Amino acid sequence: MDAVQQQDRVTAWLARGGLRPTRQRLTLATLLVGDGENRHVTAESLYALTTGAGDRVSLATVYNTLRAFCTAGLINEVVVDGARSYFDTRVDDHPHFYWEDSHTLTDAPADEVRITGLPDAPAGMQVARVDVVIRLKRA
Amino acid sequence: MDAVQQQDRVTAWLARGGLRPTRQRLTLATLLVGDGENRHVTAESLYALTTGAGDRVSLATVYNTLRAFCTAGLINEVVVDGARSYFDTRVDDHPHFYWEDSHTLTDAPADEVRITGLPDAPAGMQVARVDVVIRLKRA
DNA sequence: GTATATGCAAACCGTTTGCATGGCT
DNA sequence: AGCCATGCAAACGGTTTGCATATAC
Repeated sequence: MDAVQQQDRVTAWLARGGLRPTRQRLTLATLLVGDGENRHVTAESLYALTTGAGDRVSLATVYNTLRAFCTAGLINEVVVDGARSYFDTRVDDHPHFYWEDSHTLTDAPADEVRITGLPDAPAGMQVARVDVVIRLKRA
Repeated sequence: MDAVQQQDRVTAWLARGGLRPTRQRLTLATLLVGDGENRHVTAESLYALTTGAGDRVSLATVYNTLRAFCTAGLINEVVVDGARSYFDTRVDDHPHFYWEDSHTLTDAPADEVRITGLPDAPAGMQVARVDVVIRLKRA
């Protein structure tokens, strides 16, 4: 992975959301999308990554920045656990596995999943998103 | 609605969960399943119903009792909003409408909804539930 | 009589916010 | 220069818990 190329990607990603490339945002964005892989994080898990990487970002800023990324449409919030918020770097509508024993969120292999016969949105409403969460427990 | 019949239904419902029919539980259970309709509540909304009905139940007991009903398999928790917990008197797997502007949860007309091609559960795991939440916003 | 349920208030925990400082353009 | 981001600590809101009392069996 070319570091310059990575930085370009991350900066472009921030710019797409109209967000200034500050040190903290670059740190967080690099951890999120630096390698182009999809990632699922909580505020705490992302915070742990920053301290592990040696780049200091306050927890409050992690929270605020995740919210800013979300508002900018750069990431998506996924509600699977009342206790904490999960964020997904993939912004399109796709199904998730939620591993209840480890509180982990991953993409489900979506190729074959199809939801048919969705009811029409009630009058005056539109479908904002269809969340599909496959909850997994130990067999 | 015959009051005696209703009380029998509610008592039987509690017994099915192995729960003693205390005054508070009868009050809450009657509000939940007294008329046989499906219902979607939060702790706060159910608490509001009790005070409206004149039967005093403390908020903590509403929380604890909802959790007890849930553990007993009498109701289901549905996670749609990080801020509060919703409970559904229908315990089978079925899709929901979540009305984002009013923070309301309802059953979606499920007759035609079909999810096909669900991936197999990963090794050592089994599918506990498949949550389908159709998020609605004002058109 | 014994185990369990209830109520209150305090603890809890993830998240947000007010405010002063610092950085980007 | 001006606006916006950051960090800290304090506030917040929904939920849970410790403990004393009351109730079901």
